[in-house]
Amino acid sequence: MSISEHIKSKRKTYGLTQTELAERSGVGLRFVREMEQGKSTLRMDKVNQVLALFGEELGAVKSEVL
Amino acid sequence: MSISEHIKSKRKTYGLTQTELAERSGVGLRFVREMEQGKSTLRMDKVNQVLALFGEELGAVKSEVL
DNA sequence: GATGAATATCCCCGAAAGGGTATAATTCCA
DNA sequence: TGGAATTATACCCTTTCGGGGATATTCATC
Repeated sequence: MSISEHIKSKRKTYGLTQTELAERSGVGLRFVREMEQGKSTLRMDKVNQVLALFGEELGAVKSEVL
Repeated sequence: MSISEHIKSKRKTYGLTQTELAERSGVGLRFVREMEQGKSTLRMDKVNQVLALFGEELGAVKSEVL
């Protein structure tokens, strides 16, 4: 699962809207949207701010081989 | 292990210099340096370009609890 | 279909990332 | 201990990320 899908899924699990997620993580609403839409040029610190809400962070994982 | 440490470690394992790693991954030399020094505001796509050399990519992982 | 909430798309702009290059500082062998 | 290779720091410049706000568009519920 991609990061964008993962975050979207986590957000729904916690019953949050994009606006709420943005507020709680301290990033902009537009950022949350671009992130969930799979933008690849996001800044790591911002993504980490969001992931921190779920007790997670960015790390290196083995590439998915389809 | 942080991403910066991880990449530095991987690079050494493969016997590459920062310059070689930059050339092979298609990012700038300065980027490689900032990355290995733990800069937190890096762009995900660039980091992924480097990780791809090692068959890895960025993903969400549980936060390290010290 | 109507109403309202949630999400997506577009604009402008300041701040900063990343590239290149040049120059220190460091490391590492011979 | 000297010198080459590697790594770190500093500067300028272009690109673009990310914020905010305004405007669609989609979605759910009645």
